[in-house]
Amino acid sequence: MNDIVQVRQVKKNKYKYIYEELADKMKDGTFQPGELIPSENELAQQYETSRETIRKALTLLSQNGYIQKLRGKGSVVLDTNRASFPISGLVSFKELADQMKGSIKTEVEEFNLIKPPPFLQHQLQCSAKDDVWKVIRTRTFDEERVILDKDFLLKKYIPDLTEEICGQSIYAHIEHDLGLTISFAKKEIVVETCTEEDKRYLDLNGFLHVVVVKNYVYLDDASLFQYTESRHRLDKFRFVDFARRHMK
Amino acid sequence: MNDIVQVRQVKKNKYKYIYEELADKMKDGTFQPGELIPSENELAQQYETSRETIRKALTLLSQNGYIQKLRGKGSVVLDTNRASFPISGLVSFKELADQMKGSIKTEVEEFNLIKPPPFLQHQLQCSAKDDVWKVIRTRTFDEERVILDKDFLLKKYIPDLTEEICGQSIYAHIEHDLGLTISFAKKEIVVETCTEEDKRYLDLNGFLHVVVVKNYVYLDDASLFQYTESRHRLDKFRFVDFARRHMK
DNA sequence: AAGTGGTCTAGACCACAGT
DNA sequence: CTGTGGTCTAGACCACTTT
Repeated sequence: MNDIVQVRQVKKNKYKYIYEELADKMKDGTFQPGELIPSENELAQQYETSRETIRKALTLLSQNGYIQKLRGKGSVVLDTNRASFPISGLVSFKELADQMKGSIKTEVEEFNLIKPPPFLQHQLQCSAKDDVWKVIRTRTFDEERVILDKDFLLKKYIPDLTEEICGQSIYAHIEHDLGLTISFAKKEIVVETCTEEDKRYLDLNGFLHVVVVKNYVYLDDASLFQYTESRHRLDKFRFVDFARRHMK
Repeated sequence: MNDIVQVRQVKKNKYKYIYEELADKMKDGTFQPGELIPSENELAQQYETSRETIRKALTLLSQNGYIQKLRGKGSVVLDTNRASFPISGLVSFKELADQMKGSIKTEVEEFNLIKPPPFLQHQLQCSAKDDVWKVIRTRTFDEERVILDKDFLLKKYIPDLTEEICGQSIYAHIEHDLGLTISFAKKEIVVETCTEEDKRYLDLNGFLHVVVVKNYVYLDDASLFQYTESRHRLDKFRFVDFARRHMK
């Protein structure tokens, strides 16, 4: 059964398959930083496909920081010190934690179904009558609670949520169990003075401020379904990004 | 003469021209958030071009947060509160400042040609013999110096730099005067304890930490030519981003 | 001159929405 | 069923780099 899915994956989305195969070769060192990968024409022959399809794969690699295309020369593998640049775009805490070595624990501190107060109606663009899941979790690194995650999810999109799911990964539930697709997010990073809640739930070590990452998350039909605040102790915050200059 | 350039621009890079025309229509309200823009086939007819070319333009719009494509339905205009989401990707201070209302002043505090100490050789991946421009500037909002920018640029790429250029925009000089193209950057955001330098140059108002944005900037031949640290007073820092979930 | 990536075309078939 | 976006093809011409 799985084989059929595999075959389907290969037949459909040829360019994604090629993208992943080439990305793997950069990650495992088959292609070294500074080297040129085979030309588009060569790749088109190797994969028995058209050049435009190869170009779609290479464009993706370029957008994700794997290669730089050099006109007249070829495509050079970038030195993406992948260890320190795991992130680009959306990343949930669980995905992030999977790539870190220190042991990380997640604790669900609060789990309720609420009616949104005005500020939340604004954040989630919903009405006072919508039901909203409110989830508060702490993230513990090295025995210290350094991140406070406050999630607000619209029940109309996520009907069934349990405390147990929140202890694992909410995103996995949404994408695997519900079959929804998270498509894009608007992110804002600011620094705020600690609240009483921060002091109650975090081991602040005397810090008076937290870095707050506010995330507005959208499904692939462009509906806003989640607002998240991730509150980090100053000294444990780090954000990395690969950014290509698009058009001006 | 300008007309010829214009015509060339239209003839070449048709998809960029279409991208910009459509983006303008969303910015000026011709297309309203929630509306569907004309279908790909319609646009192909309107612009007398092929559908693939239209799709390149729409893909760009999608990547930059202007639209969401809905299979079977069309492309819907996103509510990108553009005022608060001017940024995605690389932005120099000048570009940012242009979009802000408060009066902003730039002061060049230091301007030297130096031999890079070891830590800088590492950051810029250069040797002890390379010449490096060191530029320190403060940014003043509302009579307070709240940002300290430390720029290090390799002289081999930027041979001529003056204090006056630094007072304006270094990027403008690079792209317009030198004809180089800035292509991508790796960005890291962390919080650090204030240094003596921070205290000397900034009006810290008692804050003990600064938000530090470290930027590694590359030209379009993939050469690293600049390392920048932008040090922000906590309460004046803000970073916004639009992020699309690429493939997993 | 030959090879590279960048752009563009005119078609084709598919999966999916709404009718 | 029609119209939508998603994928793919086989070719073409261009600008650029290298030999």
